Amino acid sequence: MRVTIKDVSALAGVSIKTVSRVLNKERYVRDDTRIKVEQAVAALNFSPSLAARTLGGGRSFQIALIYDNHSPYYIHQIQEGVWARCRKAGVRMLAQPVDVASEMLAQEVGGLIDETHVDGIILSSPVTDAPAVLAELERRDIHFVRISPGTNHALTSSVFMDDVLAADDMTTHLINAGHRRIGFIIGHPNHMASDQRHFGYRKALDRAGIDYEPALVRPGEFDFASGMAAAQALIALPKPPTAIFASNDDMAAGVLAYAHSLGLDVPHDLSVAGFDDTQLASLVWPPLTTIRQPMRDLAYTAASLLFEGDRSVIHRRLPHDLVERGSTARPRGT
Amino acid sequence: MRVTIKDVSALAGVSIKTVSRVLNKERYVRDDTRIKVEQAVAALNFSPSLAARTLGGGRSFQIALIYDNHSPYYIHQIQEGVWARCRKAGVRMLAQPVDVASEMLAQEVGGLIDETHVDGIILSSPVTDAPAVLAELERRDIHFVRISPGTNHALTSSVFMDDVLAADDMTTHLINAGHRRIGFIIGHPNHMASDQRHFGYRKALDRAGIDYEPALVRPGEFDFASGMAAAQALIALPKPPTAIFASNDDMAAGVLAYAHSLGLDVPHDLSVAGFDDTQLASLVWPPLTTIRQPMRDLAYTAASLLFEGDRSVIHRRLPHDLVERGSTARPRGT
DNA sequence: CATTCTTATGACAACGATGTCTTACTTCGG
DNA sequence: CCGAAGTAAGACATCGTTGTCATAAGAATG
Repeated sequence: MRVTIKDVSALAGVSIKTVSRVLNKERYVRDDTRIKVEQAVAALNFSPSLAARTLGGGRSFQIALIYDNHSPYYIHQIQEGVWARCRKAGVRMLAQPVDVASEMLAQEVGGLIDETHVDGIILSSPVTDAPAVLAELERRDIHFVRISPGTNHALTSSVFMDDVLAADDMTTHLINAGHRRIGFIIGHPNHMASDQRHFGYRKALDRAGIDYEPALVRPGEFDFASGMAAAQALIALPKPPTAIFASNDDMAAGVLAYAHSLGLDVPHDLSVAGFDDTQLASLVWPPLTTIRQPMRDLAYTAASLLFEGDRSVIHRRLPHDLVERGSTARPRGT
Repeated sequence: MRVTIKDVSALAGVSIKTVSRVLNKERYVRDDTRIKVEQAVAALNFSPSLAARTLGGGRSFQIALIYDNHSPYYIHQIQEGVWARCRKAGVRMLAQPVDVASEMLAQEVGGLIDETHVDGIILSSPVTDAPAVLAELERRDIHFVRISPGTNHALTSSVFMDDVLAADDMTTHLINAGHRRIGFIIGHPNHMASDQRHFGYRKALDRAGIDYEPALVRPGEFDFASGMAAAQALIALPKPPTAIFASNDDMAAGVLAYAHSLGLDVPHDLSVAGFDDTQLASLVWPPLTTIRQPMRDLAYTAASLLFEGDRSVIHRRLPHDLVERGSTARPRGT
């Protein structure tokens, strides 16, 4: 009982091939013919079968978004950005969670491509840096774009922000506010961004002529608990920092929680800065001063590159913002 | 240069139909033939084209998850649950965000079905209660399951938790801790759950013989800002409550923030309870006492109903938990 | 005015699987 | 030992589109 292109062609009084031409906006269709067909399509409420288009033609009108990221907010933003662009292009988005640690990863991605014939792929960090996946995609010569990759920028298109500069900006912001002892919590070692943010912190200190003090830098894992633990270690120092810059918001929330538990007044006793501007940044007290990472825009842009792309390699850097909220201030006694 | 069923059949020395039989685990294939085919499939790393299977056979091996929910965490959990079950069944999941307020909603869903031939659909709240969508799905006689619907439970399968009972449990928990003046913040009027939680609150008061006091009940919209505003109004009361039960975690975080801004000690000056047990509940200080809503399980179960279902109407209620954390305690002076 | 080019359209094969039908070989009951 | 039933496998049509090629009418060229 499905409405097919045949029904449309019968109603419009033309061949199915002509209907196909109208559907695909091909040349060589007279205006009055086109209108007849369009009316028939509307009258029957016809939607062409993707399966048939895929099989017959060369395109599937689908792309895949592949990710393995445990931050729901991050994924949500990325999905939304890609979806918005797909919708505009009349293309379906296949959201595909994977496990970067899996042995079968490349095979899974290969299977996905074979099964679905997707026209292109968007890789979100950290899948962007899985060598097996990159190799598989290149072997198949499929068009793909990476969002915030950590490695070899040269080979394929990508969109990203400048993590080094952003961390530098935040650190400089704290220095300008009068802080001299600034604690830093490094991110998860699996993420390339962790290194870059760490480096940005260091660069800013260096420029301001402040010595890099290893005791003020603690490892973390991008989660609440590790932020809390790092805060505990930093505050227990003989000369504790007046500000702590956590390299993501979850860890900053951990710092905040630990400070609260000691009865410290944030931001006056201790300034706290985060990174990412996730939802969370506005849902804690005081709201976090943080770096707004343009995740939705990155995703939207990535999809654009996929659609517009003449398959040339393009790298697009998107700007970040420093969002000043209530968690940072001048240190006491200045 | 795609590997097709033909290549497999050639390598295995059988007809394509026999390969198809093996792929679909049909009867009437000798064991040695089956093994030959399986080896050929493995050797060629063959994945059958979904498009061709869809077109030829009756099934598409795809289901759609349709949602419009602005809580990233909620969606994330739902997606993960559905995806886990799909993976087990060898079926792809199409995650489809929509706008419940759109005029075109039913048409969009219809188009999705026509285009993709999905075998079934999972509706997540609040799309579960869009009459136009339900009508469209019933017209097409497509199998679907609803997650946490608010309305007419009778017609189609659904999975849900008992919001009334959960809110009752939390309220009772506060009463048992010694609270007599308990503020309540209602959820977004669009969500059926809001009403139910409100009713549960009321039921618990009633059972305990505590008068329902309208001044202690404030409207909210399930977001941080409305929670903060409601807290302000409640605390400004001549006789403020000793506990506030917000009907979701975001609003509870708003209450917490407002309490902090006044320098109140939570939980000793004020107990705060949330609902949902989102990530946030563990990322604020003090961590929230809240109701754990089994979102992932609900989603997993919904997908199970879709796959196992003989299309009979099944309603499955999943249990909730009351998670006690640091944000609630006995009121001062008791 | 004949010839070529462009435009507009249709007939038909092709895509890669599954469904249906047919055929041949086994097994089994009497 | 025969006929019926069950098992195993292949031939071929089919799903709903798009790609290729053929064809015809009108426009442009010399």
